[in-house]
Amino acid sequence: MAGWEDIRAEVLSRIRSKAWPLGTLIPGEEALAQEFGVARATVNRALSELARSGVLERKRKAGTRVAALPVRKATLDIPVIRAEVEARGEVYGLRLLRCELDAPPLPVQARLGQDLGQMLHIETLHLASGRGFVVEDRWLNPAILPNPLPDFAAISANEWLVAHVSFASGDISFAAEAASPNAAAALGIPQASAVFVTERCTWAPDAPITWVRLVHAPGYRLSTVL
Amino acid sequence: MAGWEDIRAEVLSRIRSKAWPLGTLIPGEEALAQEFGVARATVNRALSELARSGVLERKRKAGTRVAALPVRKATLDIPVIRAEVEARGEVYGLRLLRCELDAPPLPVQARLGQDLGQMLHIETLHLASGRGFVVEDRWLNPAILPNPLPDFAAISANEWLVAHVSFASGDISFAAEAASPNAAAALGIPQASAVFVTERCTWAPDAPITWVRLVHAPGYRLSTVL
DNA sequence: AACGCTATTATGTCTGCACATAACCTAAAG
DNA sequence: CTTTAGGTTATGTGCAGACATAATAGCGTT
Repeated sequence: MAGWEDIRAEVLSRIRSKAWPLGTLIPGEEALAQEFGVARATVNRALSELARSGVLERKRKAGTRVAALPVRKATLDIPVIRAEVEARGEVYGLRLLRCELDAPPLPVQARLGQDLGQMLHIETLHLASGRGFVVEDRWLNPAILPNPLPDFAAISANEWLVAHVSFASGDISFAAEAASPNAAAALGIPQASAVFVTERCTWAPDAPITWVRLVHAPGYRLSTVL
Repeated sequence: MAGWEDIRAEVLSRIRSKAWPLGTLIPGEEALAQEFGVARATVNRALSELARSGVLERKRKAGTRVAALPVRKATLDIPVIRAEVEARGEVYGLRLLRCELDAPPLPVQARLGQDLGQMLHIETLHLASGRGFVVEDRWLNPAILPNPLPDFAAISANEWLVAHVSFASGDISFAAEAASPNAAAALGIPQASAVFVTERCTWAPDAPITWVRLVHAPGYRLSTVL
């Protein structure tokens, strides 16, 4: 009758009702298992899940306690841009603005952690129903690319990468900035408009793959449920 | 010998090496368990974990397949502002700019899904080592507040809420905007600077709790690892 | 050919047991 | 008094077996 989701719900409600105040040490798995009449593994599943979402903190031997300063964790989906545009019911388009070998600027070298010499510099304008949606400024490690190059005017570098290059790790960050003249022109917006900027950096196990900066058209929102 | 993390790693490497290309149906849990010499539960744990991170898609009876268009999932930590400031090694400060009952503007009513009549309107300036860090514009459901009111000049509404009000669900969104004259003045920045804006909306199981809008000082970045 | 029911099947979850591991606590050694 | 070595204990993970559930595929009926 009682599944791990029921246990999770019950534990959550005890926390919310302050039966177990913030910072409290809650009973051990064995005790809860007995109380709820389920196996310890079931309690473990429920508590682990709550720990993952930041509501509980668990330590071996120390036991489980209600997180004192709950850091809520939200999950963001990072879709391929084409999927994002199509999810809005718009028609996706793509315009390749630049694709050439060049030496990356210092900040990019720094983020990638090493100087690879020349890298492939790609600038792409992504369109939603013909209107500018995102300007993509990307530096690619040429060592990971096949010869001849994929046709980045037909498939975005992003999509080509997820399909063909193994991925190990990376980071992503978001910020608000004033649109550069370059980006503003591509998107057809006034210079220095406030734009939402995504920067992403990914590494294969051994070498950097790519650094990319996405400048979103005004009005873009990144949202998720808590 | 082989734990679920090993299984996960092995599966991941098969996907990355294209032994199991995107979209492929991979062998069932039973088969994999036999191949790796572990229990089915262990394989299940590994595959479930990969499904959670968006690498695999699983359906009962249909089996498990490699996600065709991998939607990477990143988890964001949403800390309390004081913790965020202190994590930067700065001194947290708080200035209450406004705290009064008022009728919320229509957009706020709309986001909360109902008209509660008068709500408590709080404006707070959060400081990091004396400099403006975030301007908080918050509307609170007065029904959830005690009488007398907490001292929001001493503890931020945010922190008071996580400590005293049960939380059920909510959503959060991020955008770039031009700073309003009001916010710009509070933060001491030029009008219409590009600022990073967080909007959050939370509900208790039965009633709305609060709507809040955080305007971050320029230079703010939200980042996480993938 | 179209429809609906049933059998099959892969995943989801639970149980009960066991051992592994981390971390706190205490007590002995320096 | 400080440090180190065990012992203790709660969580983490593993195993084997079972039943539950969802979704497909195939069958038979209309």
